[in-house]
Amino acid sequence: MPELPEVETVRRTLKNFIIGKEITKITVHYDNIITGDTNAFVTSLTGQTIRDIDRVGKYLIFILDTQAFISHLRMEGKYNIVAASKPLNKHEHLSFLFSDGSELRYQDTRKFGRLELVNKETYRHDLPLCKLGPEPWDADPQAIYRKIHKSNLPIKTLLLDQSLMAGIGNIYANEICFRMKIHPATPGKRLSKKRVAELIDVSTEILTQAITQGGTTIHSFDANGITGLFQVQLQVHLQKNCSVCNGAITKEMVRGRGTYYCPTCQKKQG
DNA sequence: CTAGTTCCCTGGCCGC
DNA sequence: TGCGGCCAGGGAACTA
Repeated sequence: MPELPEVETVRRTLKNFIIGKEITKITVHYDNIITGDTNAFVTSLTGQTIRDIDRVGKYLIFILDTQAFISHLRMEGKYNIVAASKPLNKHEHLSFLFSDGSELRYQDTRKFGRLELVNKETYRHDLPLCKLGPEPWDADPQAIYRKIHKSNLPIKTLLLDQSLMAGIGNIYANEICFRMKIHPATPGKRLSKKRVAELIDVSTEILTQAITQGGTTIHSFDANGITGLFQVQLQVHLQKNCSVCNGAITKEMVRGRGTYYCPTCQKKQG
């Protein structure tokens, strides 16, 4: 699933292909992919030119002449850029036809992703983006500590809370806990101020590094379109053996989410 | 206010 | 081989 680094890679890749293109027609093949009124979405954006693509947390924001819309890829959302003549595949739910004959298509096997028209001037302060916390590099250790130092929720669950910090999903939450040498089920209140500061540093480092690695694919597509997925060196997620002690990695559910950790290296304490 | 639950979807997997 | 059942998973909406 795309998390902040993958979404950032999609943003950069997409910018190379669609900035300056004028939308001449929008076709919605699956109505529920649009939050809000589909007709308003189509009529507001038709005739507009794409000027920029922004990102906040895992959201992409497409900026046009006088309009803007947000796109959340959720689990399997991706973008394809194809010739308009190419037959629609069964998971392409939305098509933006450009005046040059190319087409941007939103594809999503599980139909979990959503697009929504937003106010171009105020979207950062409106729902749903206003609910997002800072990205790790903007996070204030004091503020984060204040929010979690009484919480019984597992640290991994807190990492997934987008209102605390934005951009971290299941994969990177596992990786961050591993790098912190902390058991994912450790209650938030067990972390000292120092450990919270470290948590922010590690989160920043892991996401930044992943973006850098994604940078190598920026000018290309993979076979499945622009997904932002690339070879990230994962240390625990989906791994069989610990890269540090070589012991077996444990997989268990933490608050309903598949969680990988090394029982030897990751202890249940701050 | 915080925490817990349900729902959205479909491909892939399991068991028979 | 085919089919039914189950399940992951981000975030919104809802309930306790």
